[in-house]
Amino acid sequence: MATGDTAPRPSSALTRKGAATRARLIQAAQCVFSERGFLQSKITDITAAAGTANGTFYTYFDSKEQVLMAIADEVVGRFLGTLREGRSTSGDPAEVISHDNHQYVVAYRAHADIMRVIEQAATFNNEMAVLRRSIRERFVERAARSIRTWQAEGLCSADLTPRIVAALLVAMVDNFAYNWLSLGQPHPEDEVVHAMNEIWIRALRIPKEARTHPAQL
Amino acid sequence: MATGDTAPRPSSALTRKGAATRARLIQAAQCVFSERGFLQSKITDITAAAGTANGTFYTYFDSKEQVLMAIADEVVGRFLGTLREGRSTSGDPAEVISHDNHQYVVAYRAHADIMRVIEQAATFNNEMAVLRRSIRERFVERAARSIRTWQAEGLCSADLTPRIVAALLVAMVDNFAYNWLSLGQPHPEDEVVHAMNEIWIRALRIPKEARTHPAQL
Amino acid sequence: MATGDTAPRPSSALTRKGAATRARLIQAAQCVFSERGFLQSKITDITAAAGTANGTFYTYFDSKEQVLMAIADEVVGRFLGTLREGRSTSGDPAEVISHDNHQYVVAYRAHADIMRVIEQAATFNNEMAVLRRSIRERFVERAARSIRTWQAEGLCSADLTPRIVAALLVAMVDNFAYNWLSLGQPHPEDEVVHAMNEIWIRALRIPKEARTHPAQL
Amino acid sequence: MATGDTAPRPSSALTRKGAATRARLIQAAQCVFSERGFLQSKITDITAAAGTANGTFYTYFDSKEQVLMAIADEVVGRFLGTLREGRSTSGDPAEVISHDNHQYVVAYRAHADIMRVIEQAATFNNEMAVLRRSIRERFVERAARSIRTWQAEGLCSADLTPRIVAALLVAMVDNFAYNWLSLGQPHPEDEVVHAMNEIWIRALRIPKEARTHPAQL
DNA sequence: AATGAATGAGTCTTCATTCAT
DNA sequence: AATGAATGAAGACTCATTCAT
Repeated sequence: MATGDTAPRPSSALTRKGAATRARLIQAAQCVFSERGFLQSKITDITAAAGTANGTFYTYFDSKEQVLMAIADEVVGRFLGTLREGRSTSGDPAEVISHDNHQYVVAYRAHADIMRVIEQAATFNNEMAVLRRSIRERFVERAARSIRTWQAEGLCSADLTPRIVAALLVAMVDNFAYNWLSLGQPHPEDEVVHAMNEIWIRALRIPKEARTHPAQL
Repeated sequence: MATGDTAPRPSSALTRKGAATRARLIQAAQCVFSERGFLQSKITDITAAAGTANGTFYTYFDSKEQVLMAIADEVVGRFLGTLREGRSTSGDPAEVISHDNHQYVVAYRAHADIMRVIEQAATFNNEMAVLRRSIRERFVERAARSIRTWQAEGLCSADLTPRIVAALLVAMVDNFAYNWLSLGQPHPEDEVVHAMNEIWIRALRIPKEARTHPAQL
Repeated sequence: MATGDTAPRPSSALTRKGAATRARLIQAAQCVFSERGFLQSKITDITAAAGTANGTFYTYFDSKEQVLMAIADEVVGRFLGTLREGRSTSGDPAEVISHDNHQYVVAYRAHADIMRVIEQAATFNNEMAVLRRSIRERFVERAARSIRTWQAEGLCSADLTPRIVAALLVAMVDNFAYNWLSLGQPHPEDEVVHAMNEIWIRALRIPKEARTHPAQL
Repeated sequence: MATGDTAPRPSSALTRKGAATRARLIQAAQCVFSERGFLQSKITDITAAAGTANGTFYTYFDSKEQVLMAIADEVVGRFLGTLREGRSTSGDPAEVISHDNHQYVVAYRAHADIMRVIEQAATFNNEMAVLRRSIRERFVERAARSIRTWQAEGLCSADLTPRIVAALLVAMVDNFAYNWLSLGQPHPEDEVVHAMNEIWIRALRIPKEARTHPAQL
């Protein structure tokens, strides 16, 4: 799951105390980053928030970038975890879409602050850009796979390239979530999720009636 | 058009020479920003590229942010101009959508580099965030207006809130363009634009046959 | 003459004022280094001594090492200049030796403080080690050349390899000067220089009587 | 022999285990110092090499300087020991000189790496400078004593001050050895040692024939 | 207007040394 | 004795911005 090297600096395993301090620093960094953004955060802000001395930061991380990678890796893991947990078991495409979009919004909301930080860091840090891209790629991949299956089974229109529709629809969901949840643009949740679902369903021409049964598209 | 205060520092009008120097600085800044991003660019990079002395920068701009605002304003103006020029005169929704999406892609591609810079600056500079939001807002507004009209005329489905579908579809187009054209993810243009159009058309349930004539949606 | 790259950071030529500031910084660095050694000197010590702001240092130099290189290059130049100026015109080996040793001591004394600094820096900085070695190498080379000539002309013993005797005798003079003049070990100048000369003369078996005339060695 | 305070920190005697740990640390420090020099060596490099925890270092030493003093004391002891062991019993000055020079080279070669470290530390640490000076002083003293004896016995020229010739000749041997063996400048051993001996012998005008018997100098 | 030197606040980063366990 | 986490003083370096000419 992890993309960056999040291993602690000391090569030996951490003691219980060390692990606790490291965790405190990560926690503090997450707070500080969320509050003022990555760029505006100083190492001393983090150590102050963690209640450690300045230099302690460097016992566990090489740089601000590295601690963000550690956080991001963890967040991505939790994010994906949230999605997996709530995986729809139904084979009904409309239900799958509705379910996934809802889960996506729920998961995003839980990490909206740190996603904003990752988004910022991705604009100037290559490692972070790679991570950011990989998150999205994962969703595109998954959506494309579903679409390919549905097309094969005649459950949806087959006239659009799966990879491309998937990329477009994921861009929509992901970026809308960013503007809405990370940047705080107000939108009514119910309507938004409904519209999202409908756009997916219509784009893929998933038939309304008896969606688990093939229809003439 | 302008969002930030882009007036030159001296309140008096610029001499011809002064205007030329200012233009050279803007030009240079745009190059430098495009190449290494806003954060990585130093004032001296800009003045070196413009062939002026270090301090000359401050004869025309108050800060690095301000020169970016000047550039961004100009770019936004050209961006919107490009779209307006190519405005579809047809009333056929499908044609309008197809036309607008194509124009959008063309316009975005022309400013992809600087859009990446604006995107970066928007993550930490409020003025830039406001500008960035305003660009998108303009498109959402316009799309929502079209949709509202089409709905009123029975040219498209009326079951989704215009503002929300518009926001979602614009998020899709805008963010996909960013990833594709600003960040360089490869995609086949024809297919992408086709899929984009189809998603809009299907999302809005614009009937294929006789699109200028109302149909039962 | 110069070994390191002592060009000022700004690629353009310095203005009169800039050159003055740079000179002041070099002057100050030389004082500070001489007083407390290279390692114990902080950049702020130098700028304080030069009466400039902290950052001004970096307008002219990249690092403490670089300013030392600039100083060292200059010192080496002056050092070699001093020796050249006072070059013995006589062909008499004893006279040449006596003259050169005297000049060497005079030149060394003039730069004893900075030589101590160079000696220190050469123990951990490779560039400086190279410079330090190159100074000595120059003297060894010169001495070896003289010896070779004298041997060919029968003016001195030919049973020792010129390069090796030269290296040994230069090590003696150079290192004794370091201990005496740089580290401050007290020695009576007259006696020391006399003994130095005698050791060279005897080592090379230069005949006392009629030294410009070949003798049976 | 010891110059610095090399007593272990706890005043009580060391346990067997403690002594072993201390020895391991000294051994490790010597390796690390030799490899990267005193300044570039971190305490953690030493403890890592010794296979102990960071803090253990301070159970046995007060500082990085102190462990070097301990090493230097030991090295100086071994150095002098090597020389003493191989002491020439002959009274023949030429033989004594040749023997001593050879022994000196052998002894120096055995400690060339750590001598380089001591040389470095002596440039900024007073204790180390004192130690370094004391080593040389010992040799100068010894050489001066021999010379004085030989002069008194008519075995060598009496026109140069023993202390001064000794200081010069020791500077030659010592510094040449440093450049050759510590800094790695290549030289052919046989020729070098031969030339060294000859310089001493000629400088002191030790007669070739029947050197144990007084001659007219 | 233009120049380019001067400024100095702001941060990062290192690592010898201490300390609680 | 040993451990290894914690400390924090110390100093380097950057670069947007100001200023004297």
